Amino acid sequence: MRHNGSMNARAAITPRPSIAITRSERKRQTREALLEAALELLEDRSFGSLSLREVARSAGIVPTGFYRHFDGMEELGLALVDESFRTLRQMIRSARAGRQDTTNAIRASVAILVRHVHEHRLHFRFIARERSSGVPALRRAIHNEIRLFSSELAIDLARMPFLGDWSSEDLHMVSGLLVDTMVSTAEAILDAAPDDPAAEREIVRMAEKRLLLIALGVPRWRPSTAASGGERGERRADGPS
Amino acid sequence: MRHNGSMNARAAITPRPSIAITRSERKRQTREALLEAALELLEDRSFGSLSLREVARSAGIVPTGFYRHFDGMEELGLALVDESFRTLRQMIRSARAGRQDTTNAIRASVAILVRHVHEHRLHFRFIARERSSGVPALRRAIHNEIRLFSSELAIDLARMPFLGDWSSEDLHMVSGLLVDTMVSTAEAILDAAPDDPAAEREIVRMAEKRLLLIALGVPRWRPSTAASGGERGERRADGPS
DNA sequence: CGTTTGGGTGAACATATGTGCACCGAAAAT
DNA sequence: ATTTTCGGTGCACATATGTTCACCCAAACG
Repeated sequence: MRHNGSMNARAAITPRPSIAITRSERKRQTREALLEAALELLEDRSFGSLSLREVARSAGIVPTGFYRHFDGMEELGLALVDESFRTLRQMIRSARAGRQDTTNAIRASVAILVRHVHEHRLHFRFIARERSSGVPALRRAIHNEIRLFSSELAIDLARMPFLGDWSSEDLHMVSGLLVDTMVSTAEAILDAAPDDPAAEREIVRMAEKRLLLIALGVPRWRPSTAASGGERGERRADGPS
Repeated sequence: MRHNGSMNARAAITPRPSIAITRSERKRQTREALLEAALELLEDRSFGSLSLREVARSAGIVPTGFYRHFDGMEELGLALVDESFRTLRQMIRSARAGRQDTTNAIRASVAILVRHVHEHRLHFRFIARERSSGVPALRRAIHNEIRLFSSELAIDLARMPFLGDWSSEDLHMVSGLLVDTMVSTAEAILDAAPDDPAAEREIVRMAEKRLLLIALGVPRWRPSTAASGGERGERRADGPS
């Protein structure tokens, strides 16, 4: 048997018949139960190895009931992507708030990342897992969202005075590097023992250092002229020999 | 049905009864057929959603025959990790050969990465996929191997003259950053249309820029004293304000 | 009130899976 | 030449899956 996890089904709707609730509200609840059931089942499996029956069961409804909410697992998956990135966008908004010197901006950003990873562990785990693995539709959706993040970051960066003369390509390069670093930091946190604050502090320290190293490179960057093209081969060997 | 791919089974052993071959050799061939069948089935699925029967079928043997080679899918997966990293280590060896200035070292490293991704596409895809997703045993095995890479890179870096006074922690920080950047570059290449050389050149350009940016930061890094500890909060805001 | 709507049910289907068992036949060992 | 070894086979079983269909019944609506 491939799926041998615990089989306890949890009621979809908390038995609170005290006040009658609207029908659409009840539907929303069950839908939510399905989404959360799926998220929790993904602790040590990939979405691709998740069965419709399993999700329905653990959400407390019968398999056929599933189709009242989604017309298949893939649609459920896309809904999860949506839900996850909604909370992620919320995080970005917080991160955009702070306006400080580089060092503190780095610290603040990493701190926000860490906090949100803890607050939305399941969502982060889901996107970290499905980002590169499994169902193509999900992978694509997630990559699009991440590229969107990176682009928004690039726009933010463009507003910074000391980056005014950078080509948009170079800006996207930095934002991509920063986003990837954040992603791998988030993955590291998710993989760390959830109750080992020392390991996590270590991850945070490293992440901050990485970002600082990148920031240190920025002032030495020779912005390429916006005319991107085949100007390969003559970038000055600027670094250490 | 969840698995609806093409069901054509491919004979495990090319029918070449001309010369009698040793039994163990024949076993090796079937084992190899199983591994490769699995690798190819992973084009758009994760290892966790791969069934023993499917692999056996597509390797050209009967399900129960599978157990003559592995005692379950997990062992197959670990064998794949081994196989994949054997070729990866070979790549590292090539990369270690070049000794040049920073810019050319970057270009050479990226070029080697790209070449090996193409030459061992299936292996790279496998580890990129299973790196963060799916079966815990595989994830752990892969992470260990990657950490090992990172550590070896750190040792190499330590030998460079201009990094002589860096703490080992900082060296690991850089090597980690470099490895992560390479990993995400490899993932980008795998995701790009396999027959779109323009997109790939773009990825390569970006990767080179990322690495150069990092290299530019290196000379400005203030090496932390080996006494790591709670010296938080007084790193000079060195970058752009 | 009566009627319609729609979330949830249960049985049923064809098909898939992991794994145990007895068996075969040729290579390997004696 | 006889026996042993061992990949590979075929069958069987219990169990899982996706999806259909006809229902049920309380909320929503007229």
